[in-house]
Amino acid sequence: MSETVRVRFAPSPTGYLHIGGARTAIFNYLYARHSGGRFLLRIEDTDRRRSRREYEQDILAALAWLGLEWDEEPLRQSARISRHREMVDALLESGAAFRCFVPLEKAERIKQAEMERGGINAFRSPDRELSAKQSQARADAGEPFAIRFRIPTLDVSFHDAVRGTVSTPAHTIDDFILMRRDGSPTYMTAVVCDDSDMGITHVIRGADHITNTPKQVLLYQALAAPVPEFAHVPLILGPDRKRLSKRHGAQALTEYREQGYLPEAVLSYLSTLGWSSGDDRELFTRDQLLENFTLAGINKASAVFDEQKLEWMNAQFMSQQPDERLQQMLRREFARRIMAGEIPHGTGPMLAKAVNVLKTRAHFPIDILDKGRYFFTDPELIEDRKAAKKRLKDPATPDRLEELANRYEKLSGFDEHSSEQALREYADELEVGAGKLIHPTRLAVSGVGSGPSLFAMLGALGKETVMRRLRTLARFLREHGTPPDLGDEDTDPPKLTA
RNA sequence: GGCGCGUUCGUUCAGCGGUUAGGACGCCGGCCUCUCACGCCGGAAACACGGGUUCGAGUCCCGUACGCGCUACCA
Repeated sequence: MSETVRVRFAPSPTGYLHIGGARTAIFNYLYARHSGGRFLLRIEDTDRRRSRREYEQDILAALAWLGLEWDEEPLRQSARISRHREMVDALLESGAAFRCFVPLEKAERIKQAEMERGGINAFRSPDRELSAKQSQARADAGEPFAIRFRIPTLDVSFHDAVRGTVSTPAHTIDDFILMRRDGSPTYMTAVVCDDSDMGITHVIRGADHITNTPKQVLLYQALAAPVPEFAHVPLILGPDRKRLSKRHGAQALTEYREQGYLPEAVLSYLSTLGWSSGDDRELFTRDQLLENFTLAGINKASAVFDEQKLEWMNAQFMSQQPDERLQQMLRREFARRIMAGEIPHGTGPMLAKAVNVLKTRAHFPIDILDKGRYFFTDPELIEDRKAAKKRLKDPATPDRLEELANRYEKLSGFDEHSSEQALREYADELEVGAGKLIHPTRLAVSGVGSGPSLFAMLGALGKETVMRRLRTLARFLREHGTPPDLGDEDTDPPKLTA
């Protein structure tokens, strides 16, 4: 009871941080913070051929983006090789491990043969019974060897916080390698040594490690070190029910960030993939997660990643965000578009209005810029042929748009309210439904048939802009007819301002 | 092949011996409405199969099937 929880996330920098790794990191983080413990990082960079600094940066950046703050300086596994060797030497000394002089090819042949005759028994090195003296002599003579663990005859079992007791018959476990022929420690050696030295109390990792665990438990026991608690979290599968791999599309966390996913949404979604608070909630803030997370809430079965649901969740979080936050997120892309000439200079103040009006109908921040181009620049053409055909067919439309512009011009104060009032009054005078004016006005002002409340748009756009666009469309309709002839599907429609 | 783990709507998460098997995403229909979203209301949709145990089983046990993982001198 006295010891505080210490958990670790141990990525190997041989690729970007993916959904699966991120989820494992999240569970570790949540468990640590929930129980007032520490969340540590260990970079497993001992595969020197495949490890890259660039991936390491990506992983750290992704964790930071999710807000998974780690405690203490991350431990680099490659810096601990001499410690790993020490551990293996101690094991050799105690007899828990032995030198195996069997050449690689021969060991493979033995295993192959065993597999062919049914594969009931695991690999047992013929050298496991060599006397210490013989073993030492051959080593001294310069004969190459690997160091293997001597699997005892007792079966192994361990407790898993997710699955309960997991047992494995000892005869199915290989005399696995602790130290390669070239003197480098293997994964099995490194994890146990590091977890033990780091004082890790709970090992929370992917279910693909379940079958490694008995070997590690045996190592802890041989070392007379305390065995940590294990929790193997279900794997995340792709839509094809195969384990999520780097192959299928945008799996890297940083790519989700680029696409405009909010870290809050990703955190919430990933937390509820394979874990549940026990009730029906599924939108969680970080604080709610920290409060509710328990290992007991983790599921056993693997889960399929559903991007559609993530997207929905993103939209949920989007509409809850303060406008300033969204503006902030958009700033860079907004500046880029201005530089690229896609958005006119001086339209910065419109961004706030676009965000405010559009955020509840956007799934991603970028949608606000894409769907809301008309906030910043006059529509150049009517892209929406269907809407044009349906809403601009009345021959009276050009005159009405013109007249509406004139009425707006006379308004002393122009805002959401007064623009609506004036339009409805005019519609009443004409004895037509307000829709007869609303739809053409929407097309005039935005160039598209769908969007936010018209009057919210008018208010945001301001009198001058609205009048200009109304008159532009009126002129265009007089020139191109009602409904306007917009040409073929595959050619661009004519410009509004010729 | 061997060993391990798993199996509730298409997906996800509830259910922890007695429920009309619930919520969410997606899908379909309706309401709201100036359109599109949002929101609200409603609908279709699941306990892999077979044996037990029990008065009673989605819930406990065993088997089968299927899926996934591991089976490296990778991590």
